[in-house]
Amino acid sequence: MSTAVLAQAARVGQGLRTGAICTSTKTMAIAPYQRIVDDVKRQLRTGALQPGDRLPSTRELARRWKVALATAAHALRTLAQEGVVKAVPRVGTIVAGGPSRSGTTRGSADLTRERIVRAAIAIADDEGLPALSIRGVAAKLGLPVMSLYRYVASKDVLLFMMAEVAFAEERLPAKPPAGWRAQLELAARLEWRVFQRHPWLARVVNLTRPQPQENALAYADWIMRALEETRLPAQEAMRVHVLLHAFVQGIAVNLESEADAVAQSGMNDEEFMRRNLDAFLRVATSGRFPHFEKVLTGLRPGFDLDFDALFEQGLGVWLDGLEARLARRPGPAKPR
Amino acid sequence: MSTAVLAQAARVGQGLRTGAICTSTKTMAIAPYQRIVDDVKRQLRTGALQPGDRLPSTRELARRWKVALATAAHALRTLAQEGVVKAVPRVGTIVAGGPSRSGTTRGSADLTRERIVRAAIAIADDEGLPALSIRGVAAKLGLPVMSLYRYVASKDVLLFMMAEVAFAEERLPAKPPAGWRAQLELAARLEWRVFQRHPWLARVVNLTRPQPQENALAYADWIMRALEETRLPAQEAMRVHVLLHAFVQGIAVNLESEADAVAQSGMNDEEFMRRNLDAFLRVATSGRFPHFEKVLTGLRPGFDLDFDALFEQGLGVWLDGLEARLARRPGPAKPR
DNA sequence: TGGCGTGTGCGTACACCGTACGCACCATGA
DNA sequence: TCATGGTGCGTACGGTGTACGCACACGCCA
Repeated sequence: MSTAVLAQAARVGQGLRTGAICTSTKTMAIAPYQRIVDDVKRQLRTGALQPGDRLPSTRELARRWKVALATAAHALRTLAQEGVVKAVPRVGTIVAGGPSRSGTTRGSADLTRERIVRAAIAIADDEGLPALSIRGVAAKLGLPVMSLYRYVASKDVLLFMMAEVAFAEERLPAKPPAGWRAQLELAARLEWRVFQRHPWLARVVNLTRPQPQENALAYADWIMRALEETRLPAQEAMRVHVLLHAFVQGIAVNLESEADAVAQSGMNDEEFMRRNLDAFLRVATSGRFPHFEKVLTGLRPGFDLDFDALFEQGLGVWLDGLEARLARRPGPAKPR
Repeated sequence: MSTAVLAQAARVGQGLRTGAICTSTKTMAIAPYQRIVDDVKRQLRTGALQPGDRLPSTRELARRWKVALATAAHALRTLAQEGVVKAVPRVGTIVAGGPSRSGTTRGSADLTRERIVRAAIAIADDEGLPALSIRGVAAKLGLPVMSLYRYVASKDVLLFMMAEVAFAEERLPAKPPAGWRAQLELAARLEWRVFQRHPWLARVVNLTRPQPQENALAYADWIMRALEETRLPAQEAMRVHVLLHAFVQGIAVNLESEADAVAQSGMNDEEFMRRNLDAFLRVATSGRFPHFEKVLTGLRPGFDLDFDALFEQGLGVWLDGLEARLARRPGPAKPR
């Protein structure tokens, strides 16, 4: 992952809704700092604020919104990180002109941000997503807890950046293989590999509410290019894309629960393993589910549900189906 | 319905770990009351406790485990609810004999339990899973907060029960339609319908480890019966089952995030909608993703991702693939 | 007929979370 | 010089799940 990605995520990812992912805040409509950010953005859209204009000072904002100084500062900092605004120390913050040229400025801030995201990923990787907390990340890095908020704005944003970084670990090749099927396979396997490495990801991503994730878009772009030769209408292509993604995610989600369970209680607890298996087998073999029972006993003793094989098989089956459907279509839809 | 994981159970047998779902307790190995429950069950297995034996009293347990009285009582009550033990007030608790005949006794306790589960489902349905809290359920029912623990043992158990009740709303018909494909379709649609009604389920299901869910087993049994005519080996049948489930769940997870977002901030918040869409479009149409952009503009203006259509299409494609694969197989695998 | 021991019931409190707030700080420019 | 700008972080609030502490009602035996 390049730090450019991080900057991107930081700039653009702030649009996440607080509470959309994290479990807190059942009634809070919107985070205070976010409200201010939104308002400034609206003023930018309506033209009430022009590039070069000076924003209200931190204290002015705090007074106007009846909010703590730090909260107003947080809002301004967030805006600055997104690049829509430029903080000029000891002078004020002014609206950045045009399409935010500041994307390439590398500072120590970005470095710290990267460390934070990496630490968070490490925690999520080997302790599971529920074990990830801002306080924990801070402790791991030896930083004061609240200082993290100077770099990540909120936990949701942190999760967003984690996803972005994780996906950036795998890169689509510059030169795609021949044929739409091979390209779809490649993309799916790539996504799968990422999910394997970071099981928590399956729960963090959501394709539905389109966050502008750089890598997700690159991925989508790849899929669309692959499908071009099939001449599917736009709507159909989009559906194929979503379905493929849903398939990978569907398996990955199961992968996650496995990883979580393993991570959370060292698995060596024999009692823990036995507890449910016993109950499960007792019910399963109660005679009320004869067909399932038969299959269960028909399994080889050392049967292992290999998620990799499962994934490959499912992918193959699905692409077979798609290929058949395309072949049935009128027009030149050359398979493979 | 994590029958995906049921297969795993055959292999290693995971368990529902307390704390696997709830976000608390990052380091707590296992809940105190659960430890006691486990120990008693182990003694039952090893024969140290025989049917008819008297268990240690609440106070004795509390002393021995260095735990509060109420915690020991909680453990005993949990055991009683599971039917492995019978509480005789003012006398003690004795080990129930044999395969727990008490499954059918309906008491006011079960009634309250049902009310709790229903209230919880109602909350999750229209406020989303993150808004579901024990305190909230208690408030909704006008019950003292801690009194809920007399009926549900823990939030994890509550989630488990919610899933069970939700799935029980849809019933597989007694007489299956003709042909394996129609049967698989029927089962998948049934599961899908449940997920639509209760979007939160998609996330709960895979968190709940392979508990012996009655309905999940019925579902698995149905699938296995449907696949019998295909003469797939046990291992393959299991895989098909898991894959089908993963597919439905994969789409359902996306459905959930949509539902959550809608529930959380009344959607009439124009700013909220604009915020993400604007950022998304700005990046998407930046010229770096030409193929995706082309598809995006090729969509009909009012294009909305219809999850129902998506589901049907994906199901069709996948079953097409499976059918083709079965037809290619040696032996009498009559399709349709 | 006490009092001891039983399970019962619920209010309080703890540990943890995300993060808004309060305040001390420092660098500037008028 | 000092008011005014942003900076940095400790504290505290409102939330969570649930263990703990204590009061209670009853059955048995002295």
